[in-house]
Amino acid sequence: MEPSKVPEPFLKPYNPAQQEPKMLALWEKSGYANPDVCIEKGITKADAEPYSIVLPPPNVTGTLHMGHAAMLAIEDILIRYHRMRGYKTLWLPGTDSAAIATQSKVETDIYKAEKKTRHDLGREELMKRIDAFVEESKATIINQTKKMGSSLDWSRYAYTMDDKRYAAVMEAFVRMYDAGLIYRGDRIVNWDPKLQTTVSDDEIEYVEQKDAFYHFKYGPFDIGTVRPETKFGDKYVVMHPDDARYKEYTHGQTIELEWINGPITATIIKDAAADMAFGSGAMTITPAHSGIDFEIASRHKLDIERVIDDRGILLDIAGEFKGQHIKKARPLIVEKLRAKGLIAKVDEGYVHNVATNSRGGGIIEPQIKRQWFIDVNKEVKFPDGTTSLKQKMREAVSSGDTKIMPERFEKIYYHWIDNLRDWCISRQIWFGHRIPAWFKGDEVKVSIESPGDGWVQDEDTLDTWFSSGLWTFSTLGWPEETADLKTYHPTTVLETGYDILFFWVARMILMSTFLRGEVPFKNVYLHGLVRDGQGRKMSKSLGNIIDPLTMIEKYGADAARLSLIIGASMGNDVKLSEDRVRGYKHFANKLWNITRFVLENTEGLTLDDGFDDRNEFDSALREERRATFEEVTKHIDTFRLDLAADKLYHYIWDRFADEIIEDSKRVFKDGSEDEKKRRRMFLLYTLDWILKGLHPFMPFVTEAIWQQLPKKESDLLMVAKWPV
RNA sequence: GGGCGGUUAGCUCAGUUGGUAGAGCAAUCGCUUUACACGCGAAAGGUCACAGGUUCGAGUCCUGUACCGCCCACCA
Repeated sequence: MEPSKVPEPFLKPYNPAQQEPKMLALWEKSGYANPDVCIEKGITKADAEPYSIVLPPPNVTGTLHMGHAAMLAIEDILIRYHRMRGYKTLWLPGTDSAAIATQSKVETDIYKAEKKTRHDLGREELMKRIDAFVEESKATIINQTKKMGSSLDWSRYAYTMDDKRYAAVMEAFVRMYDAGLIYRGDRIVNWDPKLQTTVSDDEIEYVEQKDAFYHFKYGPFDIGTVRPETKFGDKYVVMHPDDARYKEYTHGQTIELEWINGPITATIIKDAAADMAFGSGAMTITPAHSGIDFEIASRHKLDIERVIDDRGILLDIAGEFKGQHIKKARPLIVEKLRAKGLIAKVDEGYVHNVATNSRGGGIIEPQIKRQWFIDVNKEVKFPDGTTSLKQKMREAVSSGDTKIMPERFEKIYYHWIDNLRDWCISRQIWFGHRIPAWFKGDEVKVSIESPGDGWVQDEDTLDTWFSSGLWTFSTLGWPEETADLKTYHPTTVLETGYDILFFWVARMILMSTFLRGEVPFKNVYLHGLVRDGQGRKMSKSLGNIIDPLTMIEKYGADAARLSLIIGASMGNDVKLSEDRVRGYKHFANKLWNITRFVLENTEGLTLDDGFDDRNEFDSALREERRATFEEVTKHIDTFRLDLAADKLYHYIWDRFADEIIEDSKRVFKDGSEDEKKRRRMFLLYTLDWILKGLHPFMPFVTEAIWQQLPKKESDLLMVAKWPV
């Protein structure tokens, strides 16, 4: 007896764990993720329109979480779809060194194991340890990324700290310095006493905190503060010029008064920065440890004296409190002021914001430091005219060259730019791109190579976002004018979470507009954060983390992907529960069984078996199918992947399986021979369409089915033609 | 203090130029129907946050209110 033509695997439920590794191997072997291979094999036309996405590089030291999974799913859908549509499609992978995060992780590990600090080890040894750690953990994230089915071109893989990217960073720094966009200056910066480094404004996270609010008697004035420990050097009292309460005081007038450590001479300063509505309207200033105070002091050329050192220890100016840590000193200082009768009032439980370093650091202490900055307001020569970085960043979006989706984020972007101040790019950590600046006495030179004997390189490294800002073009070979750069830049889409709009998206626009004279990407697609079923952030402490790898093992990568796509509208957070993932596993199995039915009923037939689409019996069915797929196509083209996937899901399950297949059973039983034949062809054709249409969303199960088909247009579904 | 988003079935969410409410999951009832129990069929479930307004007609547009969430901001 002739064996059944239905391939054996279909006799059992779909088993993703068994099929997925095989499909991965097939894809990898084909090399089709590399557009050059597709051109070589005649799959893509050499002059086809390019479509490119550069993968937001995950941190080398991390593991894959649902946020990555969502990102990979969305980008892979866009990539696979465009590849099938014949675009010259490139999805470029990479990993990020994540300077501060990585170094502090390694330092913590070393301290735990050996009770040694980085200073015990020295720069060279620490770097060796970090490199070893990075090498080891890099493989993890890369491996996990592959498991999602991501059709990335690994032949173009880049790492932020590899030689090419390092060279690009150096080149960028020197060019920006030569253009006058990078300068070195003494300014108030955000100092993290715990990590012993500066951090940028964007890395600050304000945490609400309750503290006592003290009203001190400062001569005749009532001045308020939550930080008595900064007040030692306060010798200026500032009030608004229009404040009627202080009419009798004149700018520059001096007053003798009793202060923490004895009598001092205070000077009256009239400045509009003082808020008449707040407290008494009078305030003293601590220019060395407050941004606004520093500005006031600079405006009036006042003395600036440090009170607190880099580790939070009080300096000489604190007199008897010298050498104490600010945290311990505060109550003692309050006690002394109380004893001297200088406390007017104490408001307990005053709620205010405290600046912390969001990268796992400590409470920020503003300090005046000599650092490297990018000037965002300076007018310089761009490839296309003279303007400022700020202006350029604004124009990139307002001109429409870069489109941000969802659109509401454009407003947020503009608002951020309007408030943007010079970007402090130097860090006092060791792991990162070393600043190409050289010192000899008071002389400073900026160059990639050492200027010669006696020149010592700057110890500092660059903010990790400096190198990330170059990512769209450093990965394509810049500063060399490579073929890739010409073909794929500006990239088509930058897809990432809305939480790094400022950190990264804005910085890429900054770098690309200056260094390339073009935007880094034409579209920015922002996805939401993945939260748990109740909308909470996933975190270890809540124990509500859904691990993508566990989901892949239990339900398959296709199900994991779909659960992150359907019901996830652009820019909105996704609430994910395991039930949803399970639901889509069932869908994969449904597809599997649909195939079984179709194959069982179309034995011996193939698509080119003398029937073309127009010969099919029921034109209404064909029209419906065409309309459905056109709609799916339109949704993908407008980045509504959720609607596209939803549309396919319901067409396949509710319409095709539940109605058309059911009706076909009647046809096959009672219909005429002609009717049967036409229905068979319709089923076969529709299966073909479904597999192609669903492939970007569920690449594994569709490819696994494709591989079992008796005759097909291409060896891999991955490079089959999109049906409409 | 500014700005943004959300409020639709028990839960999570769709609803694309305004035309008598939809899906998934859960819950109910019935099905070993020869593709699939990871299934099929049936039934149930909502004053679309609230109050006004525009309109023949509003979940959909306008105004305001409430609550939830997020982002930004140098109020000492």
